[in-house]
Amino acid sequence: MDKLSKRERQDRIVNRLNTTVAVRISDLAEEFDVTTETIRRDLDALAVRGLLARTYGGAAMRALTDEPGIAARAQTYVAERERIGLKAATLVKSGDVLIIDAGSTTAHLAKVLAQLPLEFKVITNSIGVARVLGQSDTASVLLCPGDVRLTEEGVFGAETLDFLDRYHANMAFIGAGGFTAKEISDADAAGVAIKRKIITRSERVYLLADHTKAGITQFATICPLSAMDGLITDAMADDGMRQALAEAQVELMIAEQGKAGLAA
Amino acid sequence: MDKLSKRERQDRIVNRLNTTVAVRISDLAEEFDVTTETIRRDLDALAVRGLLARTYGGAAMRALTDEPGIAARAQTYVAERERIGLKAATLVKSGDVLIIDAGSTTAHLAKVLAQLPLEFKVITNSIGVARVLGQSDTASVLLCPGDVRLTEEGVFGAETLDFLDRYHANMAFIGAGGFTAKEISDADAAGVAIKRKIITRSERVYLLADHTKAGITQFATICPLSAMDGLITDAMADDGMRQALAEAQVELMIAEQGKAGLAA
DNA sequence: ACATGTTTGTTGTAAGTCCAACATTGAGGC
DNA sequence: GCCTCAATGTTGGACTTACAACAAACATGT
Repeated sequence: MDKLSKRERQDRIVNRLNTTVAVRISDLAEEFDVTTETIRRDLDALAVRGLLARTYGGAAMRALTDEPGIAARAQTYVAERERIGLKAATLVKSGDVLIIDAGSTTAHLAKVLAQLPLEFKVITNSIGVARVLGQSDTASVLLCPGDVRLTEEGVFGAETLDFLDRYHANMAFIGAGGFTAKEISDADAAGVAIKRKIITRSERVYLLADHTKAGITQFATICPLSAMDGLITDAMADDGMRQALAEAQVELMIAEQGKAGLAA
Repeated sequence: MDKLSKRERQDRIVNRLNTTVAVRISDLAEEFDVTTETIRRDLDALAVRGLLARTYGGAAMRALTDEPGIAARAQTYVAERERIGLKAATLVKSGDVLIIDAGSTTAHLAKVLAQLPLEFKVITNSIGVARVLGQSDTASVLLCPGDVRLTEEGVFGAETLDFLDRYHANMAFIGAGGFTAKEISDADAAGVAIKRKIITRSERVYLLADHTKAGITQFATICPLSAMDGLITDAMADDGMRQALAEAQVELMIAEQGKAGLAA
């Protein structure tokens, strides 16, 4: 058995981390019949390229959220999104039927909900939300069909829209690329179609959006702001927006720092 | 700042691994202001419960596929499954429409397919397969709706069956818990229902099963062996089985070691 | 107060890892 | 052949972790 090339060896290491959570330098060295130093150099090189995460003595697979598209966004304003997720979770009670949109903010909500002992049903087009809430023993999750788009970690398209038409929820949580006193919008047409459908299929709809989304208008309009029943955000300085929300009868919920909605 | 209870500490560690790929014992010890030994004991306890994976010097988040019961099996015969996946992938060509079942063996097939520059459509009820193939630029993936069951990394139930009824494929790949000269079977009733449906919706059906599945009968019957067009496995010693396959006109494909179907 | 069991800390030894500096090997290019 | 560069191996010392056995602290029920 000839020794593998550097390229081949590194490919196999990355490949292995698709199935294994973590690898150890000493094991790899033995398996490939090279020195631990060589493996160490491989791991360091791969880590720089972001293909894996170094650990003491080995390496671990990269994070699930490390998908190309989402990576950058997911890393920014994480704390804000977590607070928003916590706040939103306080609205949910046992017996509810929820629709949860695909998006990085809604993913945080799912994480919180998965740890609560509430019995509720969730309909979602987000693969991430489905995975996270699937871990809950008390919640049941119904995943929509559709064309898989990994950049958004969800399914989209005609099948998804058709499917949603056949269900009804009493509460929905959606995300958006931007919102103004007038309307909510997003940059992704396929995603907007889903959001619009979700709104029609739910009694109440809540918008989850951090403060950076305020005042932003993107090219695809989702709906007028008044179509929302509530806005959950992390900060709201603009008095004009406050008034617009009040006039549109949209409840404003601010997830303030240190004031988590649920006891830790 | 009071010291946290064992319970709280362990909760936080698990929680952290939802956002971080790996943690280090020394860091945790410092952060929680306890000894490394305490953290080590925490990690070992959590690892036994399957909530994380130990690494040298710390822990990593558990794999998506690492469900309690499956963990042991999933680690063994990985090489065999990879070979089977490679072999199966040689059957696929551009323009094909595939249905791929949920299962650990089919997941390997998906991994191989994702790296080929073929243009094909895939319909699947496996969240894992959808994620993996979603990374391909050339393949398009249609995910089935259904109730999410994370133990199998897929969706199941009436919605899934209904959905499959509306599609037609020219090739399908399914897994099974066991197969004999007579029939194919599995331990999971919901999964069997899906497999049966897949068989009716595809022109050709291939069974992917490693050699440990041979001669095993589980409680839920999927179909007679003759319903398959091909069996892809890694070893086949039994002459009786060979003959049965020939009589049933099931093509036997053996993925032998070192004879990968595709160049590495 | 007492006994009991759990949790955590302490300690010492063995083993593993990290890092840097330097030696060796191997594949092209001239 | 010779040179050069990249890849790998080697080595030694500093640091880190693993493991096991035992001690101390803490909670809990009687």
